[in-house]
Amino acid sequence: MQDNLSQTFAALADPTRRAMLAQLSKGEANVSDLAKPFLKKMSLPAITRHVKVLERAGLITKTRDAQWRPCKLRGDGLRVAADWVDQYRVFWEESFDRLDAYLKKSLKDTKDGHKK
Amino acid sequence: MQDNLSQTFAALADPTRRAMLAQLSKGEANVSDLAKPFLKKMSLPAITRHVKVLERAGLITKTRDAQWRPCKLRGDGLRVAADWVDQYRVFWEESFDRLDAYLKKSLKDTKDGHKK
DNA sequence: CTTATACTTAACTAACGTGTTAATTAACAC
DNA sequence: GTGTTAATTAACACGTTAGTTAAGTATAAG
Repeated sequence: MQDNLSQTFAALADPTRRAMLAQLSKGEANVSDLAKPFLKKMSLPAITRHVKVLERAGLITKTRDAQWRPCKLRGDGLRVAADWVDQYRVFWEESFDRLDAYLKKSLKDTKDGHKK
Repeated sequence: MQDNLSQTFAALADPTRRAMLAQLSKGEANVSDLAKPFLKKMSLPAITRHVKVLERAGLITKTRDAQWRPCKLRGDGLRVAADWVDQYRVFWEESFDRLDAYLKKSLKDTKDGHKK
């Protein structure tokens, strides 16, 4: 089996599953609730599988209530992914840093210029 | 073909590819440089594929220099993933919020208690 | 006890991902 | 030209993923 991070990213690499997380971010939902937006596109067993992928990746928890299976977004599930990605934040903020550095430098140059 | 976000997450769902990004975060590298840590585990064509996955996901750029193919981490590539994940930040910071709320409440209760 | 609802499991298929080896292209060096 | 280095492409194998339909389980409701 794969490491947790790979499992998490793999679970996120599917629009259906991301939509399910989006729905769960608005509150608890049963499997059939999660299925509803997709039943024209795919069958219930397909939904069951998607839910299981999210569960195994630690992104949701599924409990029991009579014949229903209420699912909840798991707060810390996305954290490993977020933490990994955050390591690279500097690389997409780099251009701003450069702009920032440029602005500071040119401001300083201007001041120096005026001083002299 | 898949949407960009799915492609990005799928590209990240592999430890080899994540290691390549880690290496590229320390500076530009040719395909053979990227291959080096893995040549005991897999062949060069396998590396070529991984590099292509990263490229197609927009996570790196590959250029030409004679017979070498220098690769660079693409700053904004991870941004789509980071932005998506950040939507959910509140859910893993929730527990802190709750702690925060609890502390505020108990502080207030204590004060009220003393008042009465 | 029967039926309905909610969901899962089983069995199967098609597509995809990831690896292999062998052959190929491209640029350089002699 | 010949040979070497760097990387890719082709053809194939194999496991995994994602979907299907049909059957099964479990709880509730009449």
